[in-house]
Amino acid sequence: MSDLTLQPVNPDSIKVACATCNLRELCLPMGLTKEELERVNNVVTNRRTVKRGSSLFRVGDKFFSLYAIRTGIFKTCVGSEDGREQVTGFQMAGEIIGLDGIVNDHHTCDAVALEDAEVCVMPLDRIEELAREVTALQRHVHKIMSREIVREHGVMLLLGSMRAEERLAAFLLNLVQRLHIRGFSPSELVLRMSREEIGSYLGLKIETVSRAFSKFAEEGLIEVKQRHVRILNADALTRLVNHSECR
Amino acid sequence: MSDLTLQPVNPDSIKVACATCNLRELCLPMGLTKEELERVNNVVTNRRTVKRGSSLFRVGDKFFSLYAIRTGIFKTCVGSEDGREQVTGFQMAGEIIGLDGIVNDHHTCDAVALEDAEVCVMPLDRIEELAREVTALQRHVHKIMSREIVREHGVMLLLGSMRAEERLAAFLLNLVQRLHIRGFSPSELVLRMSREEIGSYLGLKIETVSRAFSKFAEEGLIEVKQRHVRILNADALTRLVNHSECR
DNA sequence: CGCACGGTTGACCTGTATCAAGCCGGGTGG
DNA sequence: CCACCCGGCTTGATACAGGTCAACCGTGCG
Repeated sequence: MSDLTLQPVNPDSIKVACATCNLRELCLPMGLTKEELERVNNVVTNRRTVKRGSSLFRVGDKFFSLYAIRTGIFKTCVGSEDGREQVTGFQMAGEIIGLDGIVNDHHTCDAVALEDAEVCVMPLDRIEELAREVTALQRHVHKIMSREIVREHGVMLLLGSMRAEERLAAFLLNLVQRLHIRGFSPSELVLRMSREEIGSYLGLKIETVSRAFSKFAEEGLIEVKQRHVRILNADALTRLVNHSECR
Repeated sequence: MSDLTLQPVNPDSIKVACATCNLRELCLPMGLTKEELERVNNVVTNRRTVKRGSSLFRVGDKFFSLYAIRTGIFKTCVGSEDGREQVTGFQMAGEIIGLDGIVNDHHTCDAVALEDAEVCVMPLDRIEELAREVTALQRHVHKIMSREIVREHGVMLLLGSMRAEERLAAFLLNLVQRLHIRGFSPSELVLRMSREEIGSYLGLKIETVSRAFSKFAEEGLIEVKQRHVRILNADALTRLVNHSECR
């Protein structure tokens, strides 16, 4: 079954085992039977590594698979005719990318690794095949897509109604929270993306991002040393986001 | 409060027939066999009417169903702790809403009818049941969700990188194009939403929206009479969007 | 060492928000 | 039927957040 592996490498190193993957609670539905888990393993045909700075897929690429991130962080970005570019998200271990490609059989955004990364390749055909038989997987796929839609609603709220500092605060809190879930510090993080990429994501220019960082540092909310950030006063940041003022 | 009443009207008038619905090419996958089409009919349990100004569902409502819009236009909007509100989209005939509810079994946005509307109620359980057997439907559901993700990417690009007039131009062109597909004029439209709602969607204040309308009218790109808009120079609007200038 | 690149900071400019006044069309009540 | 009002919209004057331009800094690398 999983001998359809496309990679000509040592099979053992490739041999996938979702069942024993420590990310499975992020990737997989819960409450699968042993037998189901066994079958779900076969959704992943192979793994693929992506070097820092190179793309997992690009706008226009033919779509085949979804990808579960094992290690590394990606950015996804769309562009318009003119050179404008918008980072639409930063994805990390356990998250699924490639959903954009399903509608038109071609990808509509670029996925670029911000550090050396490894992904599990899951051809949509296989996912669908299995989803027809394992209803928990079927629902899970729907949830993953729904989650992405809801996430994007949040970004729209951010872009449409928050001011620069609120955006950065929301961004930092979101990042650190997601990292925390993955076992990293709840208050410390290393940004894998440049200020420019942060700016693109937040709809701000690089100088504005930089100033917001400096302001937070000045006010003792965070400590910044290049891309290393320590959150000193998460409450204040949270207040900044929700409470913003009383409009 | 969304009432779950199964409209107590003549059953025949309710009896759904996707097979003969003139929106089926928007809602349904193509190339279904007669038998499959017959079964797909059963995805819709009933129809529901929604009066102008009232909600199909609200944030926090328990999630059961997706809805295919038969007539009318909806807006969906999310809010944050503080009163901020963001319109995340305007949906019209043939489009599917409710996808946001899947991930947490509760809706995360409000869907409000901007004019008297009618929707087909499609419980997710039924959809999934049938999708397990009709693979074209399965793929179709995935495409619908993927399309929504891609659409939102476009909105993020708009909110993150366009200036006021570009946003409005993009908005108008998008609306008129979608209406055109549905058999309306390719150059004339009646806005069902207020300037305020447009502003919320585009991340602009009402005054800015109004000024942009006036400017376009002054320049002869459009003709505006209250909510009635006629597009006089679509090319110029398109240029405004893509070409914006040579940054 | 020196260069390059990403980031910071300052000075200034501009697009959009804000505040305020007024307009228009539609509905209501005298 | 008109006077009035009301909500949605427009328009003008002004304020300000964030963009732009430019100089500079610091770190890492050839």
